[in-house]
Amino acid sequence: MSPSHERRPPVMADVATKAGVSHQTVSRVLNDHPNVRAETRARVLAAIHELGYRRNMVARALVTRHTRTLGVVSFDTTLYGPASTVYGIEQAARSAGYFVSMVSLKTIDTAGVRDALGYLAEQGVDGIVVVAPQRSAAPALADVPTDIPVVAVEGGHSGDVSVVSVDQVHGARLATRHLLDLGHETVWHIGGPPDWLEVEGRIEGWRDVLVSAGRPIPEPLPGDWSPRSGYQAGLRLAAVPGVTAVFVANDQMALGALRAFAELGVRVPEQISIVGFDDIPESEFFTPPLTTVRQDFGAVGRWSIELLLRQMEAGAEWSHERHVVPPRFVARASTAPVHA
Amino acid sequence: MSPSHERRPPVMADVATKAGVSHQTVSRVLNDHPNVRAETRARVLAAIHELGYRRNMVARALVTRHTRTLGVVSFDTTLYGPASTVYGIEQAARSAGYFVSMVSLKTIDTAGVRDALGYLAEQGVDGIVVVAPQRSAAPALADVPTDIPVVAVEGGHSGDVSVVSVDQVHGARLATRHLLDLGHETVWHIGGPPDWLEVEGRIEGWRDVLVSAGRPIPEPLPGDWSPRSGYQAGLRLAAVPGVTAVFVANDQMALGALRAFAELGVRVPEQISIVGFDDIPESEFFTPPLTTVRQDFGAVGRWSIELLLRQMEAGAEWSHERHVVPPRFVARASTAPVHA
DNA sequence: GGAGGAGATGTGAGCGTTAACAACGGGGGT
DNA sequence: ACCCCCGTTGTTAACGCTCACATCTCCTCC
Repeated sequence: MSPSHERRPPVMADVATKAGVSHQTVSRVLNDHPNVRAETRARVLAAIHELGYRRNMVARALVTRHTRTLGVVSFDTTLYGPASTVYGIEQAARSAGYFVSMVSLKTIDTAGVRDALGYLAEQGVDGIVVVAPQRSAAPALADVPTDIPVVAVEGGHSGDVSVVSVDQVHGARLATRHLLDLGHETVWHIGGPPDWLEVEGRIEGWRDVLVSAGRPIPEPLPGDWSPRSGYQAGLRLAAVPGVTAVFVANDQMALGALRAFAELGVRVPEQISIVGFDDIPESEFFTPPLTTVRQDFGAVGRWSIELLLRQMEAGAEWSHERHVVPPRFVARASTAPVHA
Repeated sequence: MSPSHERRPPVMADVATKAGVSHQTVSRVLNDHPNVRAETRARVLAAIHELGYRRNMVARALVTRHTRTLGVVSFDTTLYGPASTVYGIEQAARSAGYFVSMVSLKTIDTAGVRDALGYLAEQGVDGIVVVAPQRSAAPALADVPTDIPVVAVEGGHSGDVSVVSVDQVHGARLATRHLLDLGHETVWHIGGPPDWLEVEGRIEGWRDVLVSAGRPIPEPLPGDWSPRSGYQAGLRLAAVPGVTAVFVANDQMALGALRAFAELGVRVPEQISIVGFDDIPESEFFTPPLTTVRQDFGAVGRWSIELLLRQMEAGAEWSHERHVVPPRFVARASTAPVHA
């Protein structure tokens, strides 16, 4: 079956021979150089087509010193947020003419991020986006190879890199204020995993509003983003007397809480109002439809590429930039004026 | 700011000089060649560390003719299924020592897939996984460059490539039979977008069971995977007299249907039983918790890499293989014996 | 004690492309 | 008529690595 004379794919020299020109002329045609006679160009193109020639980007990258590939380091791309962000990144990168090389970490630790960055650097990527919203990712960003541009998504204020993020504090304020405006005495909170930077922002915004309204500040309940953890928190909350409003750090946990309340016969929003965060596509169809705060993950992805490209263009004289994507409050049916 | 003497990153020759050996010895150390004296190895390693040297994989790829990078072509990685599959692929690829280069198409058409394959081929990927469950992706797979191994996920029986898929027909049978066993006279169906191969399989399995039980076969309702389309289908279904059981082609649409029924005061599962498909993490916490059919997307991803690697190893004398991942029925609270 | 062999290291070529420069011809300005 | 310049094409040398082969040393075995 396999012939011993192992057919090599055609190279530039083959095209050149066939078209009766030098390989350099072929290169010029491929790179849209202006100084090629139309007739010559046509002849080269014909030869390329006939031979089924494909340019070897590896050889090209060796001499040009750039691969037109961007690296993306991300955490658990099964989650809606990271998945959407990465999707936005990929689309934006490709429409700017770049490829995307992915590394998905299952756990985020400094070493893991550092390794990923190292691998990508070895691969010769022209830039890197790190979607690593955990605090533990930050140290790895500090000692990234300085010669390669990096943008962090939700990366905290880690000094030395550009950052794109959603205004978590503002989003949490929106949610909390909405609940207060509805007449609730205070708002409980189900939080996300403590290591996540977003989690802090949401707690901060929530607390802010409560503090400046002079309301009691209940202890936040722990969660891990999963519906199950929201369910458990919901069970606990239902046992606490006087709870009428809950701000949950993401929609999936809100779903879990909704489930817990349904099981216990607590009516939402009549007895308890709930606000989520993220606005996943399912939220609108929860029972009841979930009032939440939308994060535009697509915009986050696009902006991270925007910043990265700018940085790549600017080269050395680049000062790190920060872009904040505003969240948007989405009112639906899981919140209502306090009954009492 | 930018010095004219533009510092180049160190290369192998620099390491060699520093360690007092030849560049070839450095190469041997880097590639774990056995024939290097321990003392020499240590010296080289020290030089590497001191210089902060990183191997240039591009140059390496040029001569070895492989990049240790795998290409993945996928459709809308925002959806849970594709996202999980791609995640599984990435994990498996990386643990086998490969990088993953992603191309996410927003619409699947033959030209788009063909382009993506072309780009990846130019990039020099060692193999490609195509996660393109639409029928329109198949033609592009036919004329893929023959010198590069390809595995398709849910790729139909497109002759010339290896395929990994979930047994959709079997899954649909499980769902439908469950409903029949519960005493329902027949089972309605809300389908997915017609171009998807999985959709056919689910319809086939559903119809099979109905036919062999001699039951009436209602016209399937159209859907597009989104909760909204499930909601609309649910609204229509509620208006049809005598509907007691519905098999929905995915969990998100099932959520929409659940919402529609809730709004209309139709009680699930008392009046209507619903079975979904996929078992997304949220399903367990729907109201009521959704009976569904689990697809192990992670396994699909792992198997696609497994097949791809085998194929890469075998080289020319490779006969295309097929792996089917079994689905699993998950009973929860959205189904019940027919009341009447 | 010399041949043979195995282990350790060095040398030169080449992977397929682009960059820098050279060469060549023909038109326009003086 | 001469020179210069521009548009077009070719020639040669990198890019940073691995592969094939040459070399050298030291050990073993008869």
